[in-house]
Amino acid sequence: MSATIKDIARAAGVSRGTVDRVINGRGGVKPEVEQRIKQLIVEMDYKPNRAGKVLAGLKKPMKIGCMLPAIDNPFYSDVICGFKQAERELHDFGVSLEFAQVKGFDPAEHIRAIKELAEKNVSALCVSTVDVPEVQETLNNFIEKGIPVVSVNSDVSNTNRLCYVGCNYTESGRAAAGLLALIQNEPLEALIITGSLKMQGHNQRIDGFIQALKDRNIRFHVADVVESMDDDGTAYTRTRDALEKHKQVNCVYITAAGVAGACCAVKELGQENKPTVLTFDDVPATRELVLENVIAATICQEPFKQGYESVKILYDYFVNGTKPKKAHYFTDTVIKIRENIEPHPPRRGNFQ
Amino acid sequence: MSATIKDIARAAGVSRGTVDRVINGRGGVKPEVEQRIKQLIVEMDYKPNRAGKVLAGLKKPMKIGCMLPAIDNPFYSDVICGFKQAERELHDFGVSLEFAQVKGFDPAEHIRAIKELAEKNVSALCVSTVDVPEVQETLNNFIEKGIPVVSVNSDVSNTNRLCYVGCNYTESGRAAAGLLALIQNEPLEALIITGSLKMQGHNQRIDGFIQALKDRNIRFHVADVVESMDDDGTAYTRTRDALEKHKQVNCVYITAAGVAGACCAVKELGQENKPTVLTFDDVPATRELVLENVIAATICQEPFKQGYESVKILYDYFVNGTKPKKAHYFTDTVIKIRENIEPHPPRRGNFQ
DNA sequence: CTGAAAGCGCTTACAG
DNA sequence: CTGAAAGCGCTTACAG
Repeated sequence: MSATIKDIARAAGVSRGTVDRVINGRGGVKPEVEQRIKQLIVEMDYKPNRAGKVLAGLKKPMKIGCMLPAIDNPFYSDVICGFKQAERELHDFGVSLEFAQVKGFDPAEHIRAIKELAEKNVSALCVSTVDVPEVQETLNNFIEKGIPVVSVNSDVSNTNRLCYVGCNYTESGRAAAGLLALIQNEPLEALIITGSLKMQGHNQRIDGFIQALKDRNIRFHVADVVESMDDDGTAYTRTRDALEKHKQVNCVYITAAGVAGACCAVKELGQENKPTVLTFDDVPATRELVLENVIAATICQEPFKQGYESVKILYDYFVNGTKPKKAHYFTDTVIKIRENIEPHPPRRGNFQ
Repeated sequence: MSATIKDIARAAGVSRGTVDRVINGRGGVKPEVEQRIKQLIVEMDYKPNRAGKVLAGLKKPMKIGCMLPAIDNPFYSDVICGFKQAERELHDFGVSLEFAQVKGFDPAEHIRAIKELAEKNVSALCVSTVDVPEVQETLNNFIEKGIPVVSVNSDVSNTNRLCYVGCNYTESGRAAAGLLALIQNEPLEALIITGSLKMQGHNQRIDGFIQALKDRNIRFHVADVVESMDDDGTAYTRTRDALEKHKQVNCVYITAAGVAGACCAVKELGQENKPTVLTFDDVPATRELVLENVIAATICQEPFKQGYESVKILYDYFVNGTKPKKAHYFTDTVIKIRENIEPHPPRRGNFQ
């Protein structure tokens, strides 16, 4: 084992308390003494032992607040599993989670939920929210008060959030295009069903898609881009109308929710005109459609890991003061087809 | 926080040492007292705190031995990264790793390496070895002496190993078939290049492949199955000869190593006769060929995670005595194409 | 500005 | 069969 505080204290001829003050910059140490200790820390290659810190830290437990638009949105259930797994693993280290779940993407509602969490004395925040000025301001207020924030699945700009943990939307769009290039013969006539043209992630999935088709020199044409508003009903009617209008469509690219609705319209085309359908994520409805061979493949984003790692990152920051090395922690772009999609409810833990 | 040993001791009117004896079954406690304590443990819902255990455990550090046929085998480099990441994370908890790397799959050599590790007083073993009686016996000897064993990437039968961590070979073969069904028009005329017909994993990849084609009702025919002996030279000549003999081949399925050799023969066919090539894993040579569009997709198995999780599982067993809940911990079957394959050296950490 | 003491939860000799 | 004490490495009041 490496040197401990005790070793440094003995070598410096001071008490452990004094060494602790220097290590943690608590101040109130005579400059000469501080210098001597600092030098010894380097010479003896002192590294604080996490096990010791953890035990001492048990006296002041850590509560992490998680705000998610998870109500009626099955995508988040794996993210929540990830949060809970991290909570289980860190429970003995004094960590607990406090959830605030909302429905939809109304900024005012999100701000209300975030403030509600803050009132419960959380020491850190995990949020999956909308990127608008009011929300940015709210978050920055808490950050200034010393409450670190991690954005999950959807980033928030103009903030000092610790980091973003989530999908690489552009790459996932590129992967969809690459896969389509392998599956569907040229020329491609694509119908794009997006969630909302206001959502940055959805747009990045379209941009990445088109860019990758170009990179592969694929002959393609976008017949139409329609918005589903992440709603199955809207997705159904708009997809049906678009397919009616553009008979030559041979691939349907669905960047967001509304998958079941859009696929319902696709199914009405019958077998002979069946286009290649690509989607994102593997909520139960999507999984079903992959197993039915309606969807050729769905591009996933490790939602479990998004929840799990955000908590771990915040805990590390809290205990060791280590800032994440990157501003963006992208989870992998995972291609799932009939043969490697989980037909069952998602695993609880990483592996458990 | 939950109840602690101190709480139980106070409630039972005994010392903490006595409670500890009961909890850990160290014996030497009067039956009535033991009963009373056991009951209190249940009533007060006592759960041992891992942070406490870890700190106390620092006095007896844990060394884990890792035996791998990693020499000249690039596949293992990510597995080793996983081992090392786990070692870094557990260093402060008293864990260190001891490696024994060998070249190839000679049982005698593997046994020698395993015994060499054992002499260095390891408290647990991670091994990726061959499934033959001599090796099984060697491992069982150590297991009987109380040294837990985890098999990584390749399982060993007839042993009391804690668990297997690695690829689900059948599923990965199925995924290859599913992908092929999406990419290549029927009827499929497949050339299978396998590593060795003696390797269980390779055979499972063939079985899964064929089974999944049948499940999808794909018209297919296997033109030939040839062994590469995991060697590029052999792979090249045998693939070349097979392609020469079976002109109608439109897909080449490579279950193991020898990818560069086999692809060299495929490239000689020229663009117009280009078959769909599917491989496994993403060692640098394979990655290159995916980026060159010679390989359509490569099915990977999270080697990093295999290394990382095996160490974590052994550590958990050592500290908390928790046996893994499953005998097989399968890593995910990961489909990589040009757009989502990492062109750079693999990440160091999970996320770091 | 500094030290001595107590504590986080669990384990380990040691004494009786 | 049981208890009292010391210790793992770090932190936190408190006293001076």
